[in-house]
Amino acid sequence: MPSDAATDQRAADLLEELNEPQREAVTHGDGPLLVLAGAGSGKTRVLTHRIAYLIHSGRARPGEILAITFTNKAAQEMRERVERLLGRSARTMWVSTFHSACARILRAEAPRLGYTRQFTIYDQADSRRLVKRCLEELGVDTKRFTPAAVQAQISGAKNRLRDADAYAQLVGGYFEQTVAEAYRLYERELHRMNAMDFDDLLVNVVNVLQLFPEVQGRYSAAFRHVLVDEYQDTNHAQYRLLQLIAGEHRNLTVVGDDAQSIYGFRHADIRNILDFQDDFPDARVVKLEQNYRSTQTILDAANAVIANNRGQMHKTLWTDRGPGDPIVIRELDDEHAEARYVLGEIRRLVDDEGASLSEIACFYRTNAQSRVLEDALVRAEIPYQVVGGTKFYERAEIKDAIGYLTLLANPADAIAFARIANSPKRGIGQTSLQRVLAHAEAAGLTVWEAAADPGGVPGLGKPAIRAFERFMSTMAQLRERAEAGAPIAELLEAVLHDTGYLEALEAERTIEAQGRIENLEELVEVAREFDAVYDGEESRLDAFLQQIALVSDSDTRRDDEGVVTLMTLHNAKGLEYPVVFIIGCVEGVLPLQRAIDEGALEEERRLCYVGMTRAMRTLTLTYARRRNVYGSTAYGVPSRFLAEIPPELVDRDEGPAAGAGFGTAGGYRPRAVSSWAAMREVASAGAGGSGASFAVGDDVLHPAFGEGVVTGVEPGGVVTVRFAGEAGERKLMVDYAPLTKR
DNA sequence: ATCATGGCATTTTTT
DNA sequence: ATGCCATGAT
Repeated sequence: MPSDAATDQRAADLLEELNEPQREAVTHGDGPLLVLAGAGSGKTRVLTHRIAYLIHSGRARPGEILAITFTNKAAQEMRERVERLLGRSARTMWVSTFHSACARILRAEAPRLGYTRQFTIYDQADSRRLVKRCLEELGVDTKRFTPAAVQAQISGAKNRLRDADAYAQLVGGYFEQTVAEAYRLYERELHRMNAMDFDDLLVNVVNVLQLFPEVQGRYSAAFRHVLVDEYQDTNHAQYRLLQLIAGEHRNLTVVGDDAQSIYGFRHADIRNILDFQDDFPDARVVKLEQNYRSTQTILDAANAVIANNRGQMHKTLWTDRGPGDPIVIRELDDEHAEARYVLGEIRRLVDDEGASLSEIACFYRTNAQSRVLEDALVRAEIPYQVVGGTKFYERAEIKDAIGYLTLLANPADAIAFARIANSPKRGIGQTSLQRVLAHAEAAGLTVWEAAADPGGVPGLGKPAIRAFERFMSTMAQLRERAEAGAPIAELLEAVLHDTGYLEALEAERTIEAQGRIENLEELVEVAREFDAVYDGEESRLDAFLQQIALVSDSDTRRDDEGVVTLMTLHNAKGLEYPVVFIIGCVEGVLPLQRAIDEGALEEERRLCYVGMTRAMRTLTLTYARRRNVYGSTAYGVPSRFLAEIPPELVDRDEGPAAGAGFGTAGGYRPRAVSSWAAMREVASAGAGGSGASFAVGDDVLHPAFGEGVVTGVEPGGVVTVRFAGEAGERKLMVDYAPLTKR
């Protein structure tokens, strides 16, 4: 990047919008950097600006940047924000999740490890099915040793970079011995099927980098600057991966918050962030403690709660926004009263205070808790969305459809084969299927080869042979189309039609089946979109499957549709809402009993902290004295976390809403009205306080999009602008968009 | 091979 | 209470 005047100006603008510690982090030159970013302290802004700074200052070209996040959504958002700062040159940057970066590397390097480039990626369910099959093959009682538990052990071992041999060396009891055997078999099976589970993506990249120094040299030279978001959630394999890529040039920036580490149960290793300074004694450490999201009261409460954890990196969040409203804590009779209370408050906020439903979120510890709430909302006809729960790509019909495509791409994939062989029913039962699978293994054939020649499978009956012949002849035709490079949407439609899958669903004539058909149509749409943008030279099908394996539908979640949002506390991380309710603040639920038993109380506290710090304006915590647990009644003790909030910050007033239920005007508080109005002002000014403030109706000017008018203002500094020209309607971040008022 | 009934467990889950 | 899985009947 040459330093013409315009570029210098942009570089200066870049820093203009930052506070002192943010600027320090952004302008840090080469060498290790640890950014301890408290909740709502603008860490994404720091990351995006730092990337822009590295490029503006000539320290890196866009292609030399590797920026890693944990979710596709975060990656996408970061890419958009960086593109807004840098323009199209940002396109060559790697901004992706650990897993997709690894998948991309392995698409190039997997042959070195004995896989083909068409390797299948198994999700957790696929992997569990394979674990189960391995256990059965070993004659293990899957009631005593559940596939889930064994899978968790194997996954834990992989995340610590222990292969089956290393694991076997460490085993103690009988269970672990069994796991060791299962692990070994599981690995062999995966490899035989040319498949990797999620953990393998990381492990195999580590392997390839360790085994082939020239490969390591290539990637570590290619990524001159590596930046990692949510560093507190990395596991050991990811840690090692970063060492291998960034260990030499040491241009590693990690951003995280130990107080928000909530994925320990998935082997995230909080030590990675706590020990960063031991790994890099010369690391620059920057703390971001100024919060741009919440009121001081909310921050004080959250700070007080998290202060009860030991061994953390001390941070104290503060804001210059003023105290705001007290934290509301309400005790209700049972979970139904709890739901009615939340409902009443939602109505009050919307009817009396002009809040929009999209500004309201309700969090809970476990998915099951959403049910009562949903019932209440449905009855009240308040639109809502539940984030998480059953996912699109986990639905049976979607997995089936993808299973077909997978088998077309990877004829060795026995898991895919087993999934679809008799779906729809075509007379291939458990027994026949097992015979084919066993024969394939014994004869060293792929399942495809074994099934294509059913006459050669010992013990197969006449009707079964006929069934396989018919099935495989259909599949062979489909495969020809796939290999000819047919568009995925077309291929998928052919699959659904030719295999009789759609026909079988249509024959059911149930509402449920209709829903499935609609889901499949949606998948075809996804494929169509993929076809439209795919321009790679590699196999379309391989690329499509790889992409689909690593996305979840929460990535496509829309969050501003005029609906209330319901989700678990885990799903809430990284989000913010003006109004937050956390229900079920009861001992045993939050903190969860099982977590307490496992010694994970501090993680529960962090979870609570994450939930509290999502709230911008109003935070309400509720619990029920009585609740139903699997049919019987349990009596609740208020969560210990409630007691950790300083009483002077709390409104425990038993308002009329506590027992009265539906939308009584009795809960009306004039104080809240004014503070609400004040909040909207702040929100429209943008999270960074850049000074620019926009209101609906303002005429604005954008250097690229031209003239426009503001049609919407959202919290978080997002404005919607309708432009006069080609640009149409766009959402822009006030902080980043070069938008001026006319 | 497929359908129906009973038994058992029942966290969170970015990938 | 509910949903998933295994076992037995057709």
